[in-house]
Amino acid sequence: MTHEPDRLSDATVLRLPTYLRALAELEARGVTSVSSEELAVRSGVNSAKLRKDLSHLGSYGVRGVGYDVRVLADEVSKVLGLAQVRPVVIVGMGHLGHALADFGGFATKGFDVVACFDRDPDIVGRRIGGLDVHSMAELPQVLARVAPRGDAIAVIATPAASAQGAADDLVLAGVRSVLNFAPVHLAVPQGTDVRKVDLSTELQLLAFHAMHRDALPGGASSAGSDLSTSEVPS
Amino acid sequence: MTHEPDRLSDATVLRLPTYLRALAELEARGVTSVSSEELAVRSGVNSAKLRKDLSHLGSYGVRGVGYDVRVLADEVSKVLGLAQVRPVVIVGMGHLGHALADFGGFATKGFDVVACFDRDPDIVGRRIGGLDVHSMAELPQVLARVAPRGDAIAVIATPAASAQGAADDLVLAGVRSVLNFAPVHLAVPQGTDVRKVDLSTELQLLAFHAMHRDALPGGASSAGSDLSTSEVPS
DNA sequence: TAGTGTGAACAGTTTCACAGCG
DNA sequence: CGCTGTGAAACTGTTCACACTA
Repeated sequence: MTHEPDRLSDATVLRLPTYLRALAELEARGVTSVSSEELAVRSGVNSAKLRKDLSHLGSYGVRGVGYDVRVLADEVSKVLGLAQVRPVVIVGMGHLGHALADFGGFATKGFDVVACFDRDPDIVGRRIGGLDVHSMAELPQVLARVAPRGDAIAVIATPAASAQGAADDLVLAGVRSVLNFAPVHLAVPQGTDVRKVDLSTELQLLAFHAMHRDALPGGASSAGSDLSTSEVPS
Repeated sequence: MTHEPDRLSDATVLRLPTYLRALAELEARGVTSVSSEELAVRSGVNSAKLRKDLSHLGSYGVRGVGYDVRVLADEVSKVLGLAQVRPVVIVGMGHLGHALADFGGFATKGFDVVACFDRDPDIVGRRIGGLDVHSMAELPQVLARVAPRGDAIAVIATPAASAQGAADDLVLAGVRSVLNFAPVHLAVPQGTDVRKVDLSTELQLLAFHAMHRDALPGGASSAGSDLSTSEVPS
């Protein structure tokens, strides 16, 4: 159908989820067409970059008009591999794990939390977010049942001290995609993909930027991720 | 004392917190000296990059020996602006806000959670993580009291629909550093620094990498953030 | 001699500016 | 005419390889 895109750059892939969210908002509001300029503002990037990113997926825009919201959203979803729902398991049912299990936002985004685990016997057996909490010993069996295709994504929400052990167990059980909320660098075998989300790191980056903003009043601030000036009209 | 460093690149600053954590671990273990190679492995980067990053801070290593752990940790902390403790306020006391308020890990890292807020009258007045939950109306007064120097960092942990409103209130109250957990792009005035942490985005990136790993069995995986092969000896 | 610090080559990313199309 | 798609230029970041020094 559409020409197979040449491999997408890391930088481009990193921005696709942001575009997808902006598109979903527009679609929910009944907007059917959008220009690169408007979509760029809503996504917090400049329009040339957005156009170049999208051009790597193929030619989905109409010159002089813009992009069809529905068509583009579908295409980005497809490229990101969201065509079918992926199972997610959570390890570590403290406050954070609890928050993640209860959060309904995944379902709409192509993910489904299908199991959760904890090491603490006091927590094992409870019901959280509609799921039974399993012991770590049950991990291989439960995983084989809820994600028989071996495509589960694991979220590590344990304390720092338990995270490497949890990662080892997960890898042993065949998991190859891990989202790590514990503030440690995980060592995993090649072929396993780890992404890290770390609160302290984010705060430290904000502190750094704040310091330089105050020290150098002349310059505008420059954020690591998001920065925007204009209010978005409803 | 040390020559004032030329401006650090964004990419370098982004890695400093990671180095700092690795250094803190080593220091806690009583290690006093470390080579660029070992510190690099523990941080998940290659040693040339690490040396170049550190060289931008000044010359803190000893040729033929390595870096003094204590000295380097202090220097990195200083550069990141962690010399004095920064106040943090949390807006949105759902499960996530609750988790953040209870998490003690900040204190050791130069941050102190000093107040929390929620819009819901059922939650206002409760005590969470040793703090009273305030209403949003109290934001300006409370902020002036707990962060009189105007250097507070705000964490937004509200649902997506309330996040922009919360951001507006915070900006009005003088906050200029925001960590946003809500899955929306916030519009803020220039001079305000927003960093975004988004679960769905992270899962989508993992899904993308997983799809390409399975489709192209030849290549090694390449993660957006972390990837490592070797176990770190204790 | 072991390991830092760094210029120089390389790779990747962003921005510019405009041709070309609906 | 307006807006996409895209080469080419500018910039930023990474890797290499080795001079240099404690």
